[in-house]
Amino acid sequence: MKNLSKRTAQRLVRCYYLAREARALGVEFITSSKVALLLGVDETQIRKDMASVNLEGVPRKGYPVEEIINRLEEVFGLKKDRNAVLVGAGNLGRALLNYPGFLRYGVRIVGAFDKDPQKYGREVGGVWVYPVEELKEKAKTLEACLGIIAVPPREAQGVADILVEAGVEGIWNFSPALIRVPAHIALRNECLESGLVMLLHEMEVIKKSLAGS
Amino acid sequence: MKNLSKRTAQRLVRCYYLAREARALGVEFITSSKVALLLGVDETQIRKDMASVNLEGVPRKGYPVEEIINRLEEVFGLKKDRNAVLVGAGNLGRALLNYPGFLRYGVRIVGAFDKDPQKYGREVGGVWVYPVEELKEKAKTLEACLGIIAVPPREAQGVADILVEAGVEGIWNFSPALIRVPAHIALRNECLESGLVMLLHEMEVIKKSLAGS
DNA sequence: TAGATTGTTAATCGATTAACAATC
DNA sequence: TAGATTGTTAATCGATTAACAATC
Repeated sequence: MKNLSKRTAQRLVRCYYLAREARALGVEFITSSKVALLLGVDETQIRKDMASVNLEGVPRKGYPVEEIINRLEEVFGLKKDRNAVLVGAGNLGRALLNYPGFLRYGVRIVGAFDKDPQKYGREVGGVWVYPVEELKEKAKTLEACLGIIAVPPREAQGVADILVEAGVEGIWNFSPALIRVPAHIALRNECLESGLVMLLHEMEVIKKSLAGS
Repeated sequence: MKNLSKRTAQRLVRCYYLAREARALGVEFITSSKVALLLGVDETQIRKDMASVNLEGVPRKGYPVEEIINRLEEVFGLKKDRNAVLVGAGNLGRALLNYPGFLRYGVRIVGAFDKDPQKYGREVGGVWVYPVEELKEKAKTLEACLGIIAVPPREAQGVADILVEAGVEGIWNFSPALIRVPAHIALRNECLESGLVMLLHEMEVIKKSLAGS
């Protein structure tokens, strides 16, 4: 299997979601045209995406839901259990600690960290909050392979550096800071602010096009 | 100005962030090569992006930070004040209500909604939580042009429909559900789960490439 | 002036879409 | 069999990169 492009991976993540929904409803096959409609893309695209992970469909029926789920769990590495640590127990950090949805993907937050004495030394969402000074050491002993950053932007790079030293394989960055990590570390920037700006921009574009027509 | 592609808009959002950082440090010009390095793209790309919003640089100096900020605030529509309503006062919803970062972009959450009597009828993060039955009416009287969805996936489409009826211009969907809206409504899916899956996938890819080499 | 950086045209690359044969 | 859907090759489209002239 060749490496998936980012766009293909993103569509397949959505296919995975749709397949799980279909399974919950007892549906056994799903057609590329239906998926394409829901994703707002061409149906040929979906067939190519399926082929790119060696998923085969059945003419006149579609793609088997159960196989989609299994194959994509394998491709995306969802069958493994992984430990994560979260740095920054502010509002966003606490929300993430209370969010049960990540367990479904095998990700368990096993420790949280904050520099504020008011925040560490207690439990949030069933997870103990440690002082941030202990991050490097604890991340190792907790066998964390994933680090979640929910600190203010100024502190994000420093936290990322420590996480890398502690040996995580991936970093999920919720701060707006553009952090840099070595090439062998997976990085995803989930900055909410930039999502908001993209949305506001689209609103402007639509407003202009409506005014123009 | 032609409409920006999604990719270009995304890079420009980051340019905006960098420009604000530069201004905070008292820096007056920023070069395309520096921006390109931080964003991990080719520097020609950045010059094209700048040109696409009519920003002009100065040879041997770079692009003027103040002008970048001003122009991009105009392009992205950040100079307007907008009201938003949030539906779903669970963990994620409450975190968003407590998040001060959106005000910087002129977005103020003026009301929240939940179907759970335990959650409505009180204030969270300075915002009153109403019963969800009042969503359509209240969204109108509060003059909300933006709706934020933080409800479980099954309820997301219904909430989106009500928001559209109430006249919002944009929807920011934090549920994993793939919702559908009319073409004149801006929609952004900020699904955290799919972000996590993309990251796990990248971790798998890197692990394989390291094992292979 | 020399040199660094912008700005733009042309070339390349990759992703999407169109067309149509293969299959159940 | 007829018809719906998959699967794949070729064509198109758009985004990225290379090359180099223009500018301060």
